[in-house]
Amino acid sequence: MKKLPRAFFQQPTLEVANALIGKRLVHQQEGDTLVAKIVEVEAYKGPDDRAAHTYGGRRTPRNETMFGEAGHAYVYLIYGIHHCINCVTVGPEYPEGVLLRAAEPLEGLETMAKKRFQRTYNELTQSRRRQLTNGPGKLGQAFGITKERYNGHDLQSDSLFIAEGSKERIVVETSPRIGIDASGEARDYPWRFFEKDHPYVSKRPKPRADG
DNA sequence: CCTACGATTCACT
DNA sequence: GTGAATCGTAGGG
Repeated sequence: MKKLPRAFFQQPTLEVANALIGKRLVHQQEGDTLVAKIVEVEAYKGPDDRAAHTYGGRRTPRNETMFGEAGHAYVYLIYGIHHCINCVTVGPEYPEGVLLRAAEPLEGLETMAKKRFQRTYNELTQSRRRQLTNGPGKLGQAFGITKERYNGHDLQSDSLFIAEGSKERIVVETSPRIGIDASGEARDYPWRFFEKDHPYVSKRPKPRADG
């Protein structure tokens, strides 16, 4: 499993987001290895992106990681419940990143099933298997990623990193991002990237009247 | 100190 | 499709 070098994350955020589709998210702890193929992400670009936590250069204890070196994990808690995983991009003082929104489980299915549903993988219905990791909060829960443990974590480490995928050809589509309707024109930016027709993609773009 | 709310998910209709 | 859950964060007094 070839770990992506820091230089990968130091490219422009939209390029990193597009290139992350098909890569592998890897989490290793206590002798257990979890691997999933990334199938959906969203790019968040610093000061000019109203939908970003770092809009206007806003710098707080929560988003401090975004202002650091590329190739680190920015993990935050949303709705008091869900932990969302981002990869910091570009470089120091350019607070941009890519939110990992959905992935296809490849290895460690039993652990994921246990963390999500307290069941064995075999006990899960087809629907529940898809719900293991088809959303940012679900992915965080299935992988056991918490902000307490992984916010600011270097993705060059052995416990949590991104690895190359297979050589398969992947068709990447884009759409506006999910859940940011109140962000002015930024809501229309096509900064969500996902694999075409992949069953683990979270949802279709929200249709709008003027669309 | 106090209040409002979110890069979501789930149960329910 | 609708609404509740749930609490850390951010921002204002």
